[in-house]
Amino acid sequence: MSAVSPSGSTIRDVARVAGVSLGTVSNYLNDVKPISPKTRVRIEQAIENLEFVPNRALRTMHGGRSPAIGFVVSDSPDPFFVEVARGVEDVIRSAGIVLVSCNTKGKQEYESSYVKVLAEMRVTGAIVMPSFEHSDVPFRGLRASGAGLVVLGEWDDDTCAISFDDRLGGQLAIEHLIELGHTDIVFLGGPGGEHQIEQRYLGALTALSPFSPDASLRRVDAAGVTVQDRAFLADQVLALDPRPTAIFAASDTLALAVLNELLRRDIRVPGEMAVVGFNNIAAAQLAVVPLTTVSVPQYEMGIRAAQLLLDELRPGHVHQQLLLKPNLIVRESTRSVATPGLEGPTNKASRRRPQD
Amino acid sequence: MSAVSPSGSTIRDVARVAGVSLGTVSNYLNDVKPISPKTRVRIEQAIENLEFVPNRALRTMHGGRSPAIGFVVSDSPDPFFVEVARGVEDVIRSAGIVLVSCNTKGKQEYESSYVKVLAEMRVTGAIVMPSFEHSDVPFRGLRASGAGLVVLGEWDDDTCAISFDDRLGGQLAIEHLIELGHTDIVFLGGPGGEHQIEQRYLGALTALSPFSPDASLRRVDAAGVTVQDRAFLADQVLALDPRPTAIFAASDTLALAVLNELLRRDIRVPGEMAVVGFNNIAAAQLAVVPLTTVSVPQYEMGIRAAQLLLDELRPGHVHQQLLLKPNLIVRESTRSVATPGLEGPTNKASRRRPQD
DNA sequence: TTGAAAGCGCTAACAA
DNA sequence: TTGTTAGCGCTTTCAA
Repeated sequence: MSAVSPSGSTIRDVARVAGVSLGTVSNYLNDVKPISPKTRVRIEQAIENLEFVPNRALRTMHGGRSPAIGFVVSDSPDPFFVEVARGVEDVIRSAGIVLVSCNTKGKQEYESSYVKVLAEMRVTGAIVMPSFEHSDVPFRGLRASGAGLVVLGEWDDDTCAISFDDRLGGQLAIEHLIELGHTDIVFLGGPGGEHQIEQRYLGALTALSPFSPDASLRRVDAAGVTVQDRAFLADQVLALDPRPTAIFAASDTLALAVLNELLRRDIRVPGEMAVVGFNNIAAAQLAVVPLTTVSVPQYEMGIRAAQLLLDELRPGHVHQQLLLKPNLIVRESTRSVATPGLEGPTNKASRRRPQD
Repeated sequence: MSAVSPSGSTIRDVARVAGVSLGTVSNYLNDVKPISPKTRVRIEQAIENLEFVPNRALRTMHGGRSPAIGFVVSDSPDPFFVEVARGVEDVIRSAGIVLVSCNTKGKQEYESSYVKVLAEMRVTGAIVMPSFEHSDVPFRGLRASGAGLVVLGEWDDDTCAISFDDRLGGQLAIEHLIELGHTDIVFLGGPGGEHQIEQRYLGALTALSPFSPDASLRRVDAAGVTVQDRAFLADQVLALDPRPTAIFAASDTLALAVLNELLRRDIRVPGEMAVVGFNNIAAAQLAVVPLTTVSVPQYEMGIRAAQLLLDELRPGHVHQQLLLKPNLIVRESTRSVATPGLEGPTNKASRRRPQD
């Protein structure tokens, strides 16, 4: 078979076939004025026969916007943005708006070029998670094009922004570990989402400072999450002297990788090593030893971001900055519990202690 | 702060400020005719000063397309589409094209409305994974709008289609289990991606038929992948009489959920129960007992689909149907191996046997 | 309720 | 190399 057919018919064709005027068809399409039933039927038949598809893109000419919003984020080891995107989509779907997802892969040049294309497409707006501590220059074009903008992360006051308190998240994780008596803790960082990781690290340090120098936080950074990476990571952690009794990982993916590696080496979790993750991905609670983690309300971030963006288009809109709070979810990887609801009274993998 | 600013300046403004004609600015923007250095500079300054952003959406008027392609898929328990999308994006990025991702959530109405919006946006093309065995009616609009179309899945000959041999995948999995001596096997199906799951099931049956009635394939369907779901699932599997010695799950997420639950119950994998998954997601090899699975070349599917789509736009294009083949990846969840590269000589979780 | 006509921002053909 | 001009498909007055 051959290539796609040429562009098809226009509103003018429809008008001609239906025997009405151009403006009437336009009115019909936009449902903006009453149409007599007879005319309506004739127009609909004409549209049917001609396989006419209105060109929405042209609305942008008369001040309208493309029925799309951009979503510009970077990959990270956790499928963070998937959940956020789901939230965004759930809000905008009812408005007939569609999601343009742009993965910057952490490259600034990708980010700028995506933002540029979005502006030129005249999208309704964009939700951007900047990978860098850069100026707002890349967003100027978006603004100038008339698009709305919501930044995911901290930003200045004349922009809508939704951020998450990564720092507090780090604090909660460490406070939990300290409460359990851990003082030798190792922080697992990298790769991806550098800014967030640093915030989590800073939060961890903050939580530890009242106890220093009695408590210590050492740090190891992962190169990736392959089998080799995690084996190397475990080697590094276990080689630390004195050996830490707890791990705080900057992402669940990382935490689970290490957790599984520890179990493979017959190291008891949490008995010999407690593990805390970050993000509360679905796999966290499904792990062999369910993972204690700091939950990030990803879906809610998506919902809020989309709502803010739609609000930007309304007259009288006032920019808002939201700061969402973390939530510690305690599971077996830090504190063994008897779980009456689950079958299997014994569990060698996690060596349960009596419930406290 | 207040709402977004109005739409900004036009090519006409640029021409006026730069002191050149409208057509010259257009030529500059499209890089279609030589421009004298002096004029170029003046245009660029005008663009800068006015913060002019060309309206790409209007290209669709002169037969052009929106610099976007649609990606219409449904959620499934495995983040299948994330990898496919990555492949697509990697191909189209260099062409300055952007990905519009539409999650149908398995609802036919969402699918049709997304396809409609895409057609009206005059996207360059769309990659669609139909959730249903429906006619091609929903795609008519896309075609009529002049967009390219690549279907992910089996489709008729006058469309580009990329499909994956799910059935063969099911066969490979079962053949592997039979080779290892398993005859009592249970198939784990649902939820999400119903069509693929059935194909995998059929493949499994096919592989088993030479051995029937000596071998049996029973089936259990999961309602979801929560902790409760998987516990219930494990209960069902373990209650089967005679108890199966192997599980073939229709997705890795499902397989890992059950695998972890079995380990929690101190059931040895693969000793007491072998487990095979499907898709080869990243977590499969990172499990406590690395998961044997059927790999689906998701990233490659994305690459191919995007290439086919771009090819559709070229004159003389001929529709193609590709069938990608599965690949069995054997790991410890079916066959214990000593892994010299890994530390930790013993491993209670998987009870290694000597390498065969 | 419908039609006629002007014009949106831009491209493309042609003339200069 | 640049300017002029006629549209592209559609929306939006304004009149009828």
